[in-house]
Amino acid sequence: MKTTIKDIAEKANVSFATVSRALNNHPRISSATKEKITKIADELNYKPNFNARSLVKKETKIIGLVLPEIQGDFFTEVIKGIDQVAHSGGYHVIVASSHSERSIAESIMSFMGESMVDGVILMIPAISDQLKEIIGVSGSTPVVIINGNHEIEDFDIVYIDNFQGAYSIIDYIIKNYNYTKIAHIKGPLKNNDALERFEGFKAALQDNGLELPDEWIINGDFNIKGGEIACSRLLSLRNKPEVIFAGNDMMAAGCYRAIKTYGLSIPGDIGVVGFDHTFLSELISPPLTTVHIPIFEVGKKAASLLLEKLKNKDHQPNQIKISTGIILGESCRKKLVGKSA
Amino acid sequence: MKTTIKDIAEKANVSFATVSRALNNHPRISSATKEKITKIADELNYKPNFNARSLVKKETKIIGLVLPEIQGDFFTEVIKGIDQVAHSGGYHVIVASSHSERSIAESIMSFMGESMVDGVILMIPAISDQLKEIIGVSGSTPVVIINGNHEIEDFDIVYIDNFQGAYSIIDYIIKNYNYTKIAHIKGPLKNNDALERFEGFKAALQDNGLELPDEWIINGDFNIKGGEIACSRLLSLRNKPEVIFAGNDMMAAGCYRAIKTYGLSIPGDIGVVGFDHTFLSELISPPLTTVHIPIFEVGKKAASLLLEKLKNKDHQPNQIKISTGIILGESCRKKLVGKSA
DNA sequence: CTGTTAGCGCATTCAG
DNA sequence: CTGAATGCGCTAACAG
Repeated sequence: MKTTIKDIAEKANVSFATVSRALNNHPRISSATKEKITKIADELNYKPNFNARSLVKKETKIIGLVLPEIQGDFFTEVIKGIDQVAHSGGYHVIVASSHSERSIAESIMSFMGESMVDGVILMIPAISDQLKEIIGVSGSTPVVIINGNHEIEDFDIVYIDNFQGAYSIIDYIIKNYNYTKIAHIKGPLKNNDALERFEGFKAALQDNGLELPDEWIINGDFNIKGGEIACSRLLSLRNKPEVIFAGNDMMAAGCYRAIKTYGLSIPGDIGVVGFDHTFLSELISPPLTTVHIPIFEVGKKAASLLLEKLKNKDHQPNQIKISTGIILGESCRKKLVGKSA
Repeated sequence: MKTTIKDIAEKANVSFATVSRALNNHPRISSATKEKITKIADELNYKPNFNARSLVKKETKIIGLVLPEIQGDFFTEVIKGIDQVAHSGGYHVIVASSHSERSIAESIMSFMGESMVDGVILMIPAISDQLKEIIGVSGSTPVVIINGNHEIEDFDIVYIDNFQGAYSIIDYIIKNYNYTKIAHIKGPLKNNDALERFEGFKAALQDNGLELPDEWIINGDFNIKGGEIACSRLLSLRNKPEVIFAGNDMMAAGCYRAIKTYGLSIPGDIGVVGFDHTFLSELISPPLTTVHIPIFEVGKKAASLLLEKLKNKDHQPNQIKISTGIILGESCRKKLVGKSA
């Protein structure tokens, strides 16, 4: 039998309300009785019942984390960041990876509807109208979104600066390596992060006065296999690009495979650029030139933002930008002007 | 304002007890009123309050997952497996990655003490006496452990057959590739999985009548840097091994780096064997010869076991073995007998 | 400063 | 089959 405040009230010859006060640092309580009660509570190894407290206080000290589908080391870092901040704020994290049997919408509604969580962090590739509606219900649970699209107002969003990341690295390789023929393998069609990267890529080309034939834009899926297939198509073109900008590291790894299959070398025959700076990018050979995302930071920022909302009910929607950086691997190299690869 | 059973009771002109019955498929209820109530509940978009229900039923439908520290793609797979089974059993998963500010013991005690979870899945490198004590408290929350050590009775454990995995792959490369000089980079000292792998390794050498000089056994830490350093030491030996068996894939990747630094080639100059068959192992070049672990399966099995315990209170402690497999990459190759590498 | 009372939302006795 | 009453463990008024 677990000990309750009644048990310890009895043993201390006080009412159980007094016990509650003593244990919650209530201002109006004598330090003498408080000490006595604390001592007895300790002896009896008392732990407050989480559910009872939640029921009356109408807050669970739990935040829900909804993931599109967990895979790769990307998400672990996010979870880690969220968990760290949540813990230091006295919150627990409950995860729901949506899969075939459970949609994102279902996860959210379950979390919020049953009052199981105080807030929700939503990590999703795209924000559908349905989702907007669910989240937007006034007076409902606070939600923070981690997504590439920051143009949606009225929502708290932590977003990676995909545009700048793509622009910077492409601009860099153009100016420093003299590349002029750059192809791109896009991410999933409806993925906002993927879209932003594509936009940044195009802007960099345009600002540098470079052409972009349609055949150098291939659809991908953020997976390794998709990258491999897309790369093969690029390699079989008559007008081959000099370097391939893959929408993420995973697809860049797919490029490595395809290029190897074709008996070509990186960066000698063709360059490769990735995005994410995952663990993987440093392990493949040659090390990948890619865009760094402080993933751990993303998780921390999202959790911080949510905790802030929880504390400050009437807080204004906030958009937090996460900046990226350039990682110079060895998958690109200077091209001598006037010579073609 | 969220709708409660009282709201719908009022609207249906019944007592709220009847509503409770109708919504919980109670046997003694007329299908007419049941239908009426269900309909109204639907209209009012009623969702039962999680905390209230938990409080009275004394079960939260939450299982706690304690992780040593989340990193790499290994854990994501486990979480995924656990979450899938948990979800289909109507449970939620709350994660706690222990870090500097929070010990494993603290996580467990918090989960169990506050009656926040119905059961706990513990993924830990080693089982300390302190942990045994905490878990062992009779009548306490059911716990399932994921760990390399299965020799601890009285506990429910899901364990990877590390011994067999190591034995099999070492035996294989000896018999098929004629290797005779095999070194090992161990995992963390107190890690049970690491220990079992070492044992399997030694047994395979012994059964094949091979020697194992002390200098071929190096301590590692399961991280890439540790693998790199350990490998460097092996490569600087006068009596070099022909192949290095790294305690896990991460350290094997470290070996790749060191070997490259030394200007040697894999498997031409030296072979490498890993353990885990992580995503990474297929992406590095050459693909790693390693031991496959069905990680997703581990998560699923652990969750299934826990749910079973939850259903069957007087269920006998169970040890579930997860078998491993051999993945033949290209990091080892046949050595011609009579010639040294 | 402390005791008494009420009630969070729900499941579950006990009557009828 | 249904209604009324009780309590899960705790916090928060309200008195004293």
